[in-house]
Amino acid sequence: MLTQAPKGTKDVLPTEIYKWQALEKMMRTEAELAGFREVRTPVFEHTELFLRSIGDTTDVVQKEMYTFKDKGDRSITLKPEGTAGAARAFLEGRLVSDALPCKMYYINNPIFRYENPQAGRLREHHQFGIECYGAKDASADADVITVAYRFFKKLGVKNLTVKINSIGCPECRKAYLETLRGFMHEHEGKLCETCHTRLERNPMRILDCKSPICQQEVKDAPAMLDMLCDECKEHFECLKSLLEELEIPYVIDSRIVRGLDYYTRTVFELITQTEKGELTICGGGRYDKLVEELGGPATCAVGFGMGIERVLMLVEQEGIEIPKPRTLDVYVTIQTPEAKLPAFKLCQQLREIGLKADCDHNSRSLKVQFKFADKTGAPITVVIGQDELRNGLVKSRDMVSRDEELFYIGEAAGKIAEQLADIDAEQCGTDY
RNA sequence: GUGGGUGUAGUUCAGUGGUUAGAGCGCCAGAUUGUGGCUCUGGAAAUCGUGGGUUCAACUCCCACCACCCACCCCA
Repeated sequence: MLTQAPKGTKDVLPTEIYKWQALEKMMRTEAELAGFREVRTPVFEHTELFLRSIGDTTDVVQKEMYTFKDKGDRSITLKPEGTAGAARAFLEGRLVSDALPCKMYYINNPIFRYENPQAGRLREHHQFGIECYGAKDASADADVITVAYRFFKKLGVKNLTVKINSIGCPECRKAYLETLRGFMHEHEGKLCETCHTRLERNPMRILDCKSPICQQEVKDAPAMLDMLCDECKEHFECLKSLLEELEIPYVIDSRIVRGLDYYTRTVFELITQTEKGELTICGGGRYDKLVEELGGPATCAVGFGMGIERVLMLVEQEGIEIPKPRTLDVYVTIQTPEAKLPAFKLCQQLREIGLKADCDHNSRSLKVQFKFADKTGAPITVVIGQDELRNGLVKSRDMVSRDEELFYIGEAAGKIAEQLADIDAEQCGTDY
């Protein structure tokens, strides 16, 4: 128990962290190239925020939230998604009165859902997401999609598809829901139990029921896309033509409705094919009514969220190589106790000029120190022994070529830096 | 929340009722008294997931719980 992380959580150990850091760097780059700036919001929020924004009939709210009373008797919930907190911060920080659109991204944002863990589905996971407030044109939707698309392209993901759909605005959806309920009532007898409960509350969810019987029944159901009002239709057409112009491959999938209530008009998912079938790696859409719902002025918005663990899973599956940075540039070994201080000082000097350096801290045999140096991957190992000390020198060994050079201890740091630069230049040379 | 599978050294796995539970890799040490990767030799390391039960005897059979994997649900 003491040595076991709670169910559905995972440590990222130092041996793995470079993958996260590399992905985060790419995500930041893409977001910032499109003018998004980072926002950081608390891990927990007032429960009402999520009831209001996500919708109290959704599965997320009904059974997946980490909700508890704090010592001040406030109902608190750990973020089950990233948008609500960002929207709250947008309002509370008065960004709504600044020049719009306001473009923000969040990264390494912990998200909590109480559900049964599985590959690519944890109780705590981390999201990268972007949010664009106050931009109504379909180009904003396309803009958001391109950030995700470019990220995956650069990462080297193949078989990338964008699925898009429009679920209309509250006005045209109202008429659609009536028509859909009428249709479902005709087929009520054959629908599964879950779908019966969905019928009144949220009939659109029946459309993506996984039961084959329901799928059969629903085949000829009226589609939202056929009943969009003129404005929504125009918006969707505009998004499609923009994606075509940008040569982003998309398919229309009227079954994407997404699980959260706040979506309006555009909903989309980025999908990739894996051995085990389709994997959703990014999901998002437009939520023009969210800010209003939270008590702010009518402000349209569009964004996406992507799970970093899931991206990482994809990286493994596709065999995408993420270069592993070396832990140390230089390791300094110590042969006698008198060498300890000069070695330690040399490390400090090396760090001063920007080299990753460390020295022995266990006074073990030189052989063991070399073994350790080898494991750190340091291209240079420095030896300070009796002979060197006597002459005020240090010996610097290229771990690949095994060439050794002697430097005066006073100028060793600079010389070692030059030696390292030569080694790196040589390795680059052989690569091409 | 529902159903299926799994749980033995740090790790990957052998071991299905009978002495002191094994191996590869990893770790530590030596061969190599100032030098890593290869080789050889030795060593440490397991309350056999946890708790209960059946039995003369349980890692092995039964039950419960916990965790992991898979599927459903839902999603990222």
